Amino acid sequence: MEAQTADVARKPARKQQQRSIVTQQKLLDAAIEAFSENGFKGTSTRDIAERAGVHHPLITYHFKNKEQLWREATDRIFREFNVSLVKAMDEIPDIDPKAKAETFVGTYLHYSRSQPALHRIILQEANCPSERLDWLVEHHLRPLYDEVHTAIAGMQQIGIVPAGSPALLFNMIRVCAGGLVALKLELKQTSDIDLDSDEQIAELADLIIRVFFPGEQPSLG
Amino acid sequence: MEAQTADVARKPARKQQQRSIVTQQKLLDAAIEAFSENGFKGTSTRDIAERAGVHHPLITYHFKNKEQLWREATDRIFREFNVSLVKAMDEIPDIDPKAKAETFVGTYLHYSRSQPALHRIILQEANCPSERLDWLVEHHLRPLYDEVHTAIAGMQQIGIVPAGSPALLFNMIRVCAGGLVALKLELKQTSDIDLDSDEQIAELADLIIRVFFPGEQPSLG
DNA sequence: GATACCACTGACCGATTGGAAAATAAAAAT
DNA sequence: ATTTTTATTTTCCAATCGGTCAGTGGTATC
Repeated sequence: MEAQTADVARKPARKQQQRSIVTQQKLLDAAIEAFSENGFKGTSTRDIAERAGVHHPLITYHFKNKEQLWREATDRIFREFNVSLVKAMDEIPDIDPKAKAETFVGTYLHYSRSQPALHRIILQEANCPSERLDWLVEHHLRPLYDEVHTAIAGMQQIGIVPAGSPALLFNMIRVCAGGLVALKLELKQTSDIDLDSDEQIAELADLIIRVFFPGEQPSLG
Repeated sequence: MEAQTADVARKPARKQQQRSIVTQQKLLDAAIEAFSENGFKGTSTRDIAERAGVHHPLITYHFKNKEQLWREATDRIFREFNVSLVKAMDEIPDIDPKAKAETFVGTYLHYSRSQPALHRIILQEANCPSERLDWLVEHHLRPLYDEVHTAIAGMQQIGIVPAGSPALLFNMIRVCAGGLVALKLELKQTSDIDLDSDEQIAELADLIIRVFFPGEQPSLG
């Protein structure tokens, strides 16, 4: 039993101070950056604290330990992405699946560009089994997959998407968007592609649509 | 000036012992595994030595330092891949570009499956600028890009590959193959895809061809 | 078999790691 | 203004880090 006194005698719980919120935000931002660059093992809590401009024991004060900081930082990215995805998708009528697809790809690309950690964190954790990967799959990846997966299958039936495993197709689309953005430093050096520019992101979005959704939208009438 | 005595008086240089070669191989294999799982910073030389079943000072004995071990391990993967790629491509006549494409994708996929580090190492280093990334680009990534890039442009002209930036298309194909294999642990959990199985690798190969090379081969007569 | 070199072992170094603990400062509640 | 709680700072710890080095054992050459 925890020492949490039940309903009765609940402490008034003094409200969290503003500076504490700021510190937490700075630490979360720094953690996202550091973890996506060097992975969980490769990132030191002192490095995170330094990027945040904060003393390192504040990490254990605000987040208990490195693992928990990772979880909350990762959670923030995926929740934020989900919010912008839902907001964008809600504006497109269900009756127009191709526009839905375009919006999904566009949102994924634009969010990835502003926050490449979205894909990088996954890649960092997918290299070997871990509790972090399990957590990531259960809380964020599987829900997204389950939703988009059926949408793709539906688009195959009306001929917008080529035949084949919808699971494979979804993940191919995903890596063409997020995976390419995650590689943007390399692409700049090998292929003269600058995925920080609006034009080239738009070009990539267009290409993904043309390659993976080549079918014409059936008449809506 | 180094102490290397010029032409004259070159020491007979006793030949390398067999056990030393074995040790180096074990260290290289272990290094590839460890670096691709945890990145350069996240991997300790003691971890590598332990995976290799060897005492850790042998790393500096055989490879000078961690950085050099990374270079030689990475070099081995890419050289090995290049050998199997060239061998496979040489058997296909230049006159049949679609078969060339299929062979390229197939070889990339099969090698990636046996050695997922091929793509994982790139992903580990593409997250922030480093001398290792520069080295990787210059010695292995750019040469491959330069070669395949023009082949894709050629296939676009005869209508096999959809229009669009050949640079983007090449990299999309690359991540659909290597990037998906690098994510195979995640795909098993989210999408019930097992990229260790022959069938699903073949399915992915087929899908990549159908999506990125949808055009028919023009008559050869 | 003696010798010289190669491959390996064990012990050690200063620096960095994740985390705990005590002391201090700042802010809110009374 | 005093008390109480929250937030931060300073200091410290055992464990691990990359790398060095002197010494030991194994192997090929003479």
